[in-house]
Amino acid sequence: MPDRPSLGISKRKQPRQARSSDLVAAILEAATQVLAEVGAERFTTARVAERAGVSIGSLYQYFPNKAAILFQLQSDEWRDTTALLAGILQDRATMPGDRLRAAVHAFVRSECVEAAMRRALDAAAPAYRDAPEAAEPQLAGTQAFRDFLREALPAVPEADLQVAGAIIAMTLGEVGERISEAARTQAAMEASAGALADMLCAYLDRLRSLGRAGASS
Amino acid sequence: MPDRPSLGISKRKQPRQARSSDLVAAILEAATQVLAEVGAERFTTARVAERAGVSIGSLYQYFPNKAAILFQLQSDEWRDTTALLAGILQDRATMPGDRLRAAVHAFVRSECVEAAMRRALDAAAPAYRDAPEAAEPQLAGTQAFRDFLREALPAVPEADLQVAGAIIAMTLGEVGERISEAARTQAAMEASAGALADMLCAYLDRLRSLGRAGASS
Amino acid sequence: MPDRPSLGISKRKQPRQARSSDLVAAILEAATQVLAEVGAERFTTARVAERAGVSIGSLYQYFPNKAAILFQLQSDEWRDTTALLAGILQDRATMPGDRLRAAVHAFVRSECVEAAMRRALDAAAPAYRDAPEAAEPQLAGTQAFRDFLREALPAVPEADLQVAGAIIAMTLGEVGERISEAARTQAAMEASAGALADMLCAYLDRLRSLGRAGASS
Amino acid sequence: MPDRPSLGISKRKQPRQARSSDLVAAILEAATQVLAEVGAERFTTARVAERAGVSIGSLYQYFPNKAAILFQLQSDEWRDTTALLAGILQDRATMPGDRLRAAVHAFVRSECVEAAMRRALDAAAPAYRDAPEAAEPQLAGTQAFRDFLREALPAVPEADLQVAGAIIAMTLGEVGERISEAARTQAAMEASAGALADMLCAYLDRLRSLGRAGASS
DNA sequence: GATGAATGAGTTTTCATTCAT
DNA sequence: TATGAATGAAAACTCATTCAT
Repeated sequence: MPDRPSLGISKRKQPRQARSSDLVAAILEAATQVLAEVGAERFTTARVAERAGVSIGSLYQYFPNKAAILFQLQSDEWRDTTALLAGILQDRATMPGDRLRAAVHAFVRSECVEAAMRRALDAAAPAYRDAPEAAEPQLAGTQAFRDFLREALPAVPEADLQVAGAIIAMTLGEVGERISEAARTQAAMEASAGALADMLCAYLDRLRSLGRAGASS
Repeated sequence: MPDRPSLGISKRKQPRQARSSDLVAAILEAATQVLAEVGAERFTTARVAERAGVSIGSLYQYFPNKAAILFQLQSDEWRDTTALLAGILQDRATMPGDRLRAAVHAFVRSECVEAAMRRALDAAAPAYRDAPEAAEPQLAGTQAFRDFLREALPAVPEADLQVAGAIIAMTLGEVGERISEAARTQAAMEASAGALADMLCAYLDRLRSLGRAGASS
Repeated sequence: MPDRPSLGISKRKQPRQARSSDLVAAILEAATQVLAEVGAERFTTARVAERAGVSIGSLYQYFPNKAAILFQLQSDEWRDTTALLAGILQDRATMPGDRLRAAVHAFVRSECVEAAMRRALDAAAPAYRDAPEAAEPQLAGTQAFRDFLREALPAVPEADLQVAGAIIAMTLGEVGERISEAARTQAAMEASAGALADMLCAYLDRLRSLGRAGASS
Repeated sequence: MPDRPSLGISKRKQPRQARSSDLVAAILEAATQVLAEVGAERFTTARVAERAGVSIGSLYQYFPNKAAILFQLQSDEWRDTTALLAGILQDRATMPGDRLRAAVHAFVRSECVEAAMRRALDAAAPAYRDAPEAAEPQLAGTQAFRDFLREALPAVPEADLQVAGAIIAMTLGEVGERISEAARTQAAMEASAGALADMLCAYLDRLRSLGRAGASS
């Protein structure tokens, strides 16, 4: 069974020494390139090791299996994206609707930059999706939206915010990605992103007026 | 797959006789089961043939390669889903918002039924995604939404409807799928679906009021 | 063992009716085309049948296996070539050396015309080479040369003629084929053919003078 | 083969360590045996690996595909044969005609030793013939003959030597091989080889007298 | 720790041939 | 006699992972 990652996905060892960190970084960098160049289908540990200038044995010293590499890549992506969005959504100097709109555009643009890699990572998802660790990052993404909603819609009950935050996060994530994949021109992309922002803002306003009305159906 | 689906994906032979149709149906049925049971990663033509009680040779007499089987499965799914949604969205006896809401719930529920298979199909997407035939079905899905919007929002300019229709279709498709995958309880699923419907309806109303106002920015 | 022709190669049935002859002819014609178009490696009975507009079952009614088709093709080729050469070599109005020279050029040119097919047939040779019938045609080819030598070199003992005839036939056949394959320009081909003819003529003259001298060692 | 030797033929990895060289040697040795025993048609990488007592994976670590193994075998053959002939042809202590005669006999005898393998290699030729690397060895073979002619026939213009050298090389190669395949007895073989030598020597003399005459048409 | 050779099960796909209709 | 669906053994090649050095 060459394919089934029999065990977990978490890093095999915490690299403490500078040397090791470099190695891990080199491997991840190489993995990114390999993914972008040959696609998920032909993404192999051997190719990654070679590209990283590292022996295959060393690679397996820092990552327990192929899935772990992909998972790490995906995690890092999520971490960056989450930080990006959280930064925008926390900016109280701006009106909530505008923040949301800005977040949409920022996200779509950032997806666009690495569209090829994203697509490849998605294609590779089955390899790491089933690991328990994979559940976490997305929640982190959701958290930023919950915080945002809690501040923007103080009158709405927490339970509703949970659900709404999740929906908004999902929508931005999934649709934003699809837009960045599908758009052929810069203008088309901006138009789609604008429409997506419109939708999310309309939802935000609706939630606000519902919350204000006091009902929480 | 030694990886390169050499050529096209379209059916190798049009089954005319009852016998052949049965075979094709058996293969597709088996493919569905295999996908659900072992996942996309371990979905192999051999397993499908065995499960279908058919020789591997026969399988290849009707499908030129593995991708073609998956593509057929996906196409059938899309056809059914599109019909389901179009049926709901075209029901002029019901108010547009309610239709949209009904569509959301119907879609999420239908996804739920075959969640495992959907997930597997998505995972298998890279295998057929690049085939030209794969582009069509999704456009067809979008079409139903455009028609719906055109009727529900007669005052909105066509260009805007195009974009909005695409966004709504994407959102329903992607987020609906995610909801059906993620929900752990029936109630959680209904709650998420309700929120998704809220969002789409809010967007619909917003489009309507904007359209009425005459501005289309 | 799909590949090993378990039996012989000879035609399964002698087609008496016009219908059958047409079929056989159609199959051979189709085989020629398939060989030329897809090469020996991808030359399959299915392709031949399809190209001939004949069912695979019918094909197997007239040819016991794939090798038989190839063998037939090769035999026909040899028959034609032999006739061509024999015609030239028997022309007593022309001097022997000139006849030999003419034969060389005629052969090389004829090989050139169907170089692709010849090459494919050679590549396919292993499939039929082991059949006993395959031995015959080449001997027939040799016969023409023996007759020619016997007339041109009446003083040379029969035993020597046998050997010399075989060598000349082989040389013309093998080297002529190689020339037609290798030559990139018409001029290069003619030059090589000329040199080949020179060699054969030199040998003819040598045989003649040796024969005349009476010694045959 | 699923039939398309995807890419090149050159060695995948230069074996540096003794261990690797042994492996490569074992594989080539096994390949020779397999070829001789089961023939080109049933020559498979799996059989070679098994015979070599090596895993199929290891085989593919040193040879990129089946054709590469066959090509290597052929190359080695050519290298040896070329060296053999060059050694004989360069021996200035012997008269040119005698050298040529000796070369013929040496070649035919050496072919005879490995007739089965030669035959199999020829049958396998289509698998590697199209690779660019395959072109070289034969030229090398020709070179020895050109050098020989240049020394033996100093009066003949270079252009003519080129053509004549190629023809002689081809004739020796092709006809010599055919003789070694066809001959049933040692005596028959020697007789044929003698005749072949006669022919080549007659050609050599003819070239010499033509060259001396000063005309080069 | 680092290396990279070795493993071998697993995958897709082809194709000669048969035989029920 | 003709058909063409069905068969399934075989083949080439890949790749995650291990482990002796």
